[in-house]
Amino acid sequence: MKKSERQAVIERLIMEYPIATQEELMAKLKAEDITATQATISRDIREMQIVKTPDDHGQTRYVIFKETNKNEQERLFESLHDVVISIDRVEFMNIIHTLPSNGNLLAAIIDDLHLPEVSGTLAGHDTIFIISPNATVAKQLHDLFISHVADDNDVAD
Amino acid sequence: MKKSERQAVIERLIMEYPIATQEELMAKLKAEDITATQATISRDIREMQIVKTPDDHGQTRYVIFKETNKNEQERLFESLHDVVISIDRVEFMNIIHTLPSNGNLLAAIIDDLHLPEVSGTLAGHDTIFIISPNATVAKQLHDLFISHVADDNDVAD
DNA sequence: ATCTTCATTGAATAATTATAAAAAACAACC
DNA sequence: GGTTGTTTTTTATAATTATTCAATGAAGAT
Repeated sequence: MKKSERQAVIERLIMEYPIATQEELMAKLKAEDITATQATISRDIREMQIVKTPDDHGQTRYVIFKETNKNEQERLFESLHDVVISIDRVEFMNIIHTLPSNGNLLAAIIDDLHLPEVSGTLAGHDTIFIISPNATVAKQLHDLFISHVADDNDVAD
Repeated sequence: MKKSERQAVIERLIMEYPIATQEELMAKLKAEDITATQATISRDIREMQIVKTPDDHGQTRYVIFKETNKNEQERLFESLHDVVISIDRVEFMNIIHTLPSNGNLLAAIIDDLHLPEVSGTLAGHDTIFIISPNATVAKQLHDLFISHVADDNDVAD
């Protein structure tokens, strides 16, 4: 039995059943003919970034932890870096081109920040309009955003 | 000392320091003149949905857990329920009105699902246009969405 | 004021999880 | 074959966390 196999089964099991303890997980593994001690499972759980969390009704269960522990600004800058193709300013507006299907996602992140430089956004599949209070502020925003776009994206300044 | 006060301090502390055990947290609380036993802290942690997770370098620490453990469809239905004010259909389009600042968020969720009924979305602060391939499909989508909107929201059918 | 109920807490302890140290498994080499 | 180094696992135990039960306190009702 390979470690990776076992971990794949663990992932499936914790998604399928509300498993509350390592002993319980051990039993479920046994039912699939995988033998492992609690100690091994403890290490798997740590490696796989699985955490125990109370679900809706007081019960705790293991779930796979995803990184939602970044702050909003980090998320913005990461997204700018990852999905923005170009940013152009026209007067008091910025027009952002994104990779397909990332327009609304990025706009939601921008909205979330409630920046004073942003009066409103309008987003589609791969384009976002950002309206600023005036052209000066729009330029500031443009400069800020541009500085976080990946160099190898096709950026028009 | 109110429970809510203590929990607010706990939240601040776990964000500020990499706290690995409840004893450690107890000590930090003590330093802020808040006395509580490990039992109490255990209960706080459960209530606040704080989890222990390994961070970048093997160390574990407590962090606040956010629900990323819902599937996309659950997220959609929850959002429809929580933020939608009205949904109207005009020919092959649906127009959704949301609570302020939720337009792009909800649109991002809808985009994520890549529904065949959705050719594209266009979202702003509190409004979303959803374009469907034809009026029939748009009506199906409308019916589906409507059924998940909270009854006490001001729904126009 | 006294009683009742419900929430909160601490002390003690049970339950659970993590880890140290040794053993086993495995691979790559001679 | 044997030897060496590395990874994974177990056993035994330490460390950590959750819970039971009793005590305390707060808010409302009579």
